[in-house]
Amino acid sequence: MFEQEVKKIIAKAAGLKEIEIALETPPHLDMGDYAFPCFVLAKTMKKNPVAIAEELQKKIKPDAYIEKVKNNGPYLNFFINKKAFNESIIKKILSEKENCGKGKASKEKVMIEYSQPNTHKEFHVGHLRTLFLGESLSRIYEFSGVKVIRANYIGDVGTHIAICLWCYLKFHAKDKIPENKGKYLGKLYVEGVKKVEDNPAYKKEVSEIHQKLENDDKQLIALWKKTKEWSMSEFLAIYKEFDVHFDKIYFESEVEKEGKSIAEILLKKGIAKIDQGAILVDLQKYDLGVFLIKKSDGTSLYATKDLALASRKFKEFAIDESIYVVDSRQKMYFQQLFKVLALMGFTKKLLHLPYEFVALKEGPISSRKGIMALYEEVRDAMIKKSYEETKKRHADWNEKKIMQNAKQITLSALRFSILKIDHNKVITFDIDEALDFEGETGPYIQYAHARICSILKNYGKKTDAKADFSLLHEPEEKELLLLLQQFPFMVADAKEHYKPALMARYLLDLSQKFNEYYHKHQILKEKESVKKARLLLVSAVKIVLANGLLLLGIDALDEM
RNA sequence: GGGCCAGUAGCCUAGCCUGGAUAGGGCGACAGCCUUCUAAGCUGUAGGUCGUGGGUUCAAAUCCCACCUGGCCCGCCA
Repeated sequence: MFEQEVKKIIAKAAGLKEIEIALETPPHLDMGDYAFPCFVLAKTMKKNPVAIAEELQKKIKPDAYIEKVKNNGPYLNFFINKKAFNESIIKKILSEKENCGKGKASKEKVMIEYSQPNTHKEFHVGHLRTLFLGESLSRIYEFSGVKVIRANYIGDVGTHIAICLWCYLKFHAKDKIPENKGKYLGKLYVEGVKKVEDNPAYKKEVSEIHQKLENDDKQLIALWKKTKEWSMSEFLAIYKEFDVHFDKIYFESEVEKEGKSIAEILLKKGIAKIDQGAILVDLQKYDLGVFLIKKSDGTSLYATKDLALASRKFKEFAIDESIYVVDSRQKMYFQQLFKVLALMGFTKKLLHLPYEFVALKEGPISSRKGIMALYEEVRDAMIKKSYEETKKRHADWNEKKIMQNAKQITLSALRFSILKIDHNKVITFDIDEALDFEGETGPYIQYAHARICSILKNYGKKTDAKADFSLLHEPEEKELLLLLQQFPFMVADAKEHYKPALMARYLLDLSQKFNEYYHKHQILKEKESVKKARLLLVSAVKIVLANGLLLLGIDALDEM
């Protein structure tokens, strides 16, 4: 709003219709609020930028929006009217509250598919990235006014299941089943893979199990159903823990038969061909290699099923777009999949949102190599640490309250540590870092929020929205106000670039500025007029912090 | 061999799309700050060939080209 006014004023003074470039923010606050670099006018006006700045400065007079204009070398720096600026920002946030930054509801409907774990495998920290990213994107989309269908696509069939069940039947049929059944299945899978690697003759046995499963062998299906539930109950518990609620859970097993028939249709239509007994689509003329859609032993692949799932999604939910939040290692796979769908005549909007994987210091996560970080183990270690930290700080809290706080801290620390990193960077997960709740962490932001709550609580009275906002003239207050004003733009940016990391970074900035302010300036000890203005400012900060955290899937805490 | 992604202080990271004033943070290190609204906090110090070399530009971490390094992907895994 203020930027537009400033641009109009410059255009008028320079005799132009409009200023096309965005204004900049000067490197220092005392240099002004908006900067216009005069280089851009140097060519058309045929003068050096320093002279242009000088000339424009003389032409521009202060008005309701502009307090002062100053030329600084080739820059023209604007000081906006503090009172009007402060008041407009704070009042807007205080009146909009949890709706602050929210976009207008549109008719657009998008399905976001994320998490997609495989049953019969262990759930490790690497699986958290798609979960957090997908959920946060869903929240950002919804907040922006888009209707979101949260979908999960569980890998409940495939070679890995065959290996796991084969290993169980052949070597562990008489095992006493341990309490953590999900983990037990993961171990069976890893053991099975090793056995097959060491003895290739077992491969045939696994393939037989796989075929029997796909041909509805009664006994095997019963075992499969039972063990699948073991994994599913583990997954559902984790989703609940992270407050993730899927609108639709697809299982690969649901689309397998349909996928196989699509493979046959593609074969008949001549889009696909048989090569070495397998069905594939040759995409070499599109520089996409060949795409295998059915194995030579007749069993299905990921691709077989995805071909069927794509159209099912659009039919069932009348969505406008389908976004797949999947590991970047499958980039090529999705290019191939989308191309084949296009060749089939599928014209809907599909997007693969790739993210880089999570590795450990020792290398990429691989249970076979013993490079593992199971989610539940990491979580429990973090809870233990945050429990101790909480207890240290709050001798008067009861067990329940301490534990509740410890869990909140843990989940926010874990979530934030992954979301703050740009999704196309490989994350090296370090348990020591995960156990650190200081610095650029989720708890840091929650702490800023809790401090504001504490101030408001100590003040005791309700704050009305009336105050003299020109009293907010400290540099730290100005920085906070500038950040607050940016919030709606950050939401839009995060959506446009599919980057919750932008929101995470913004919240760190805002928290940091608040903490600096908190240390430098007292609020409750100030005289009434200043106190009022400051209370309203920090109330606005509190609202924005809470809204931003919610978009990341993190709860704002009132105390900690 | 082809393709994608990344390279910014000891370590991690922002900025790159949309070029602009002194490259922001965090961890770790060192020195400080709790009779003052929660020290999961704050202040200060040290630490930088923005991978390398060209090009474009008045101006390049940012745009273009080449190269180097690392990761990942390229038909019976998912």
